[in-house]
Amino acid sequence: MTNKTFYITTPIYYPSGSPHIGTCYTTVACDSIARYKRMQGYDVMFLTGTDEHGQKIEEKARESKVTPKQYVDEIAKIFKRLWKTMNISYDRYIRTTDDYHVEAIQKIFKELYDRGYIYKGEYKGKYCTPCESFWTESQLDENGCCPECHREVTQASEEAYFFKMSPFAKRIEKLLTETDYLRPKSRAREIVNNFIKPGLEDLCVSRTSFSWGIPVTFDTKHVVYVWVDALFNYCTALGFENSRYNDYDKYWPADVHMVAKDIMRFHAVIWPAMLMALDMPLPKHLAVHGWITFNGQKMSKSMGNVVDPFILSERYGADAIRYHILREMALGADSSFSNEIMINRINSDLANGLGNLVSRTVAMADKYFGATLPTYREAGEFDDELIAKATALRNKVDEFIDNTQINNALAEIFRVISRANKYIDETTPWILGKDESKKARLASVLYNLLETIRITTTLLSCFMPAEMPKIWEQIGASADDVTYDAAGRFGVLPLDVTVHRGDIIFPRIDVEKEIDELNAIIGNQSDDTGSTVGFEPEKLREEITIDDFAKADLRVALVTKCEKIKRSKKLLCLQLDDGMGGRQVVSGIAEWYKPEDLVGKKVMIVANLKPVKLCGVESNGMICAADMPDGTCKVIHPDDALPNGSRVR
RNA sequence: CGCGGAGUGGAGCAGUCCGGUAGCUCGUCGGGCUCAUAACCCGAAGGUCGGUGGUUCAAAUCCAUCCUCCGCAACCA
Repeated sequence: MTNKTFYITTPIYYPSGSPHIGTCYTTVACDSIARYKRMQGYDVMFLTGTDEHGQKIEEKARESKVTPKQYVDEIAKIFKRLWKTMNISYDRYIRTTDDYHVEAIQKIFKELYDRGYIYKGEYKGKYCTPCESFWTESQLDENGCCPECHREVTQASEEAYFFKMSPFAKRIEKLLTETDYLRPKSRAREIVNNFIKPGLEDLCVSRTSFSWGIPVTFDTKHVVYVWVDALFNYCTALGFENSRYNDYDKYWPADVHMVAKDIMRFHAVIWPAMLMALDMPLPKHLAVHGWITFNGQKMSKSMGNVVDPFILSERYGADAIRYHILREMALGADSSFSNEIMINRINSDLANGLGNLVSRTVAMADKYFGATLPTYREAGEFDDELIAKATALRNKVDEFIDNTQINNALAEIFRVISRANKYIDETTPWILGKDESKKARLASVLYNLLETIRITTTLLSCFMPAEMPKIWEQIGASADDVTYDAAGRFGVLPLDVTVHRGDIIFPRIDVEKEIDELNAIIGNQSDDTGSTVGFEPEKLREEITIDDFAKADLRVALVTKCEKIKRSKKLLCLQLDDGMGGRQVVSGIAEWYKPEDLVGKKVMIVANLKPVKLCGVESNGMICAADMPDGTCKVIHPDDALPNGSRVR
């Protein structure tokens, strides 16, 4: 007898930095579904991992003066430590540097080539010589310069292999618009408008400009670029084209790929295309979720608002964090995170709702019956509704899980918990307790409560695996009482069940005090990277001669007029008196400067820069400015006494 | 006119596809209860559903137009 299988994946994370609370969401959501499916009896394969190749890793490693392999080893450890902290029950962890993956990718690449879907061509783009990097037009910064070093780029091309996308355009459009592959489906329009309708461009799948990657076997100066390398992890981890594992036939196609919206495209378009090229079955669902935003803004390191999951779980426990992000995030939409929302949610649902229900129920059983319920019973008027709700719960949750709507599943469970709290008020067990003749009724009431707790916590154990067993201990539930099967039935606990008073499960948090402390922690963190005290300047670039420097002609100029360029968020158009008849310069500083801030001020410009058009406006030169540690930017102002046009040396 | 999302009582959201008493959670105020974690239960206040115009017997919902915010624009969940 083989069980039904269920294969669910997170993306493989790109370890160019430490994971944060957003990274957690995808993984926690997958974990919860995986646990739920296991509980239902499915043979589950839950895969996560890290995407460890690429230029960025190569650079990061060089910066830290370690080999790329040493670098990714360290990062992979951090991820694994986080997943342990968060109680992630992954079955397999793939690293794209694993031998079996490398071997398989080489075969896959060759196969795609042999089938004629990969061909050799020219990759045309902008090249930054100092950085030795190619950039696409859209990657360039606001001045049309290298996004890394902000120097000029040149038109260049390199030999590269390309994957043909166009043969699959029609099928992909159908997949997105006519099947339930994409969840939520409302995002299909976005993809079709942006990528399919304009025509799918062939995809560059190899590079020669860096070496930290999987070599192309038949052309070894190329390494496989991210698409083939990373996306196929979902198959190689099962043993596809390698002998390390032998689960491909068993688990493929995947039931759910869960991803955040920023990598939706690759999973909605490129991934199906590559599978189609190999005549492989397509995954059943792609579940796309939004970002966790912090006080309404996207989290980013430069904003200093990155929430550290390690700190949070240390303070509140992994279960509380898991619950909060799972409850808050609706499929497809962003969800806002703030310390206050999180603490309030923990208090109202977990402490006041669930924790308190357990506490008061167990306390009453203990107080009125000396912990062990008698076996006699008496039904009453409020019982039926509670029992009906508790019994029906499991099927409702099943449905939400099958539709990847974890937040709704949790809401449904807590509706029943809330109902149980109300039931206590309706049945007033403390009054029954004073009357010897009402003992049978009291026993029924408490039993019904224990049963409701048993059912809800059984279902919740997939989302909050750490704390639920403690509740089972308190309500006297054995392992057999908290199975999936038992969660669909009422009256599973023995009639003479014995409870055990224990620690409070989710203690109430003092909101104000806690927020102050959290802010202090976050404040300290951003001080580390944000203040000038802890600020670490960029590394020096390679040495140049005085002649190299002399090539750049820096001049002092006065801002005479300044206005925003409409249609652009970042650009200001400045008229300058440069002592040589004046000139117009466009600068990408509108986010930090209002036009009137600059008029009448002296600035330093690179005066012999080749003119470019930005947003259709000609720019003759560049305003000198420096970046702040927080990501903003300040213009360099020379001494006002300097005449316009004087040369900086 | 680059693409997309959002604008609903103090906060966060549902409802919009398939028009017909505006709903949920939190917060606030009042009451109840005392088994429990200052908790739990009940009740109330609070919204011209971003603006304007249109279709209709009827619009948060459909159409048009405008405003504001956010994200993306080939690789940071």
